[in-house]
Amino acid sequence: MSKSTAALVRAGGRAVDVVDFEAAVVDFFVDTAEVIGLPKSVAAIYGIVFAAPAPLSFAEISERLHLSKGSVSQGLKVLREIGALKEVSASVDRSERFAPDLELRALVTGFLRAKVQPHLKEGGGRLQALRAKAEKVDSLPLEHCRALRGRMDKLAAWHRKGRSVIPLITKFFG
Amino acid sequence: MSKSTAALVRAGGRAVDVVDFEAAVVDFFVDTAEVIGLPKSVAAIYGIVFAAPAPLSFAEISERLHLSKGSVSQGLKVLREIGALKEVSASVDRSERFAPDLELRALVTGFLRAKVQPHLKEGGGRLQALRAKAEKVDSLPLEHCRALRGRMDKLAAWHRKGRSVIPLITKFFG
DNA sequence: CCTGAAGTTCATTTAGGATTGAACAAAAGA
DNA sequence: TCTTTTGTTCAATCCTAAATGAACTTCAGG
Repeated sequence: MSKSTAALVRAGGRAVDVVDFEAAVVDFFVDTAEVIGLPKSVAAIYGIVFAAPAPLSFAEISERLHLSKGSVSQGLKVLREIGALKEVSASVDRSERFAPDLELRALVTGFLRAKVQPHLKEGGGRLQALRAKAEKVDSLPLEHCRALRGRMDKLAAWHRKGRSVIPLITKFFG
Repeated sequence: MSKSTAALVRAGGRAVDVVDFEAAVVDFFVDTAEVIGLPKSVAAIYGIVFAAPAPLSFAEISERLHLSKGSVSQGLKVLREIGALKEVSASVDRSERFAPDLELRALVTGFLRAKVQPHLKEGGGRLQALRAKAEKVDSLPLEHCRALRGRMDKLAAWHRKGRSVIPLITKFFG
């Protein structure tokens, strides 16, 4: 299956220069994903698909990354939720194939929608509860009680501001 | 040390309503910090300081959170780097006291500067290396080689875009 | 110059999220 | 219907980043 070249090849018939490149791309995405708090395996899957000029099958992803079926299955699920991968149905066999979505806008909005929005939304309710607790505090000097209420106001303002920045970012990457 | 109230108190003489409020605030910050990838203890420290109407000492933070001196020391270091806390020198004794910075702008820019910028900066170099590897790949059909180079261009464009959004965000929160 | 309080450092331990793998489901085809 | 291939689920395991705590540094007061 290997080309008529002197280069050493790995299982699957890929040349070392290609494997080397893939590894570097995967590393890059893994390190980047760490910043935004995505699991290594998820980043690695996106990386290996990004580094492939043609769509990859489930089995190819698992082999190239030495990752269990379980990890690949869960990782693909996350990436589909974010919208980072497109499924392309291979006419070759009956397994699905995966290609990276290359639109930064889609990646950013998908990530925000799946991983940030829920927290912001839930945070609204928690903030209400927090404010209620603050109102109940009466065993402190009046001045201090007022200070606490003031902090709750701050928190609410931060939350509003946080919510309003999302569409701005989306627009910027559009 | 406790007030003339029927409320149960905890070590340190704080009333249950206050302790309850503090716990809720700390929880809120801990959960929020998870999203942006800050350690629990760091978020908890900011939370307990935020929930206190007056600046807290190192010892008070450690006691109220049941956190070791080591954790408090490291946590305060991170929060100082980000600029999330101001040190106010207490005239009372010789220990420093800590108050929260309540400017959202300062928190956001501090976080970006300390935790995001370094990655973006370092990423620039890695991208160069990645591109070099892509150039070396020649054991694939020409069409595929070209596809890989195209992806590296995409990556570089993403990186530029990512860099340029930082000042925008800073400005928005200003 | 001691002494002790306040805080830092860093090797070790630990908690909890990431990964595994075996059991299970779905669906094609023989 | 039975088998095979493809992928999912989830309890158990593993691993790493967070937390600990003992040794160390610093500095104020006596």
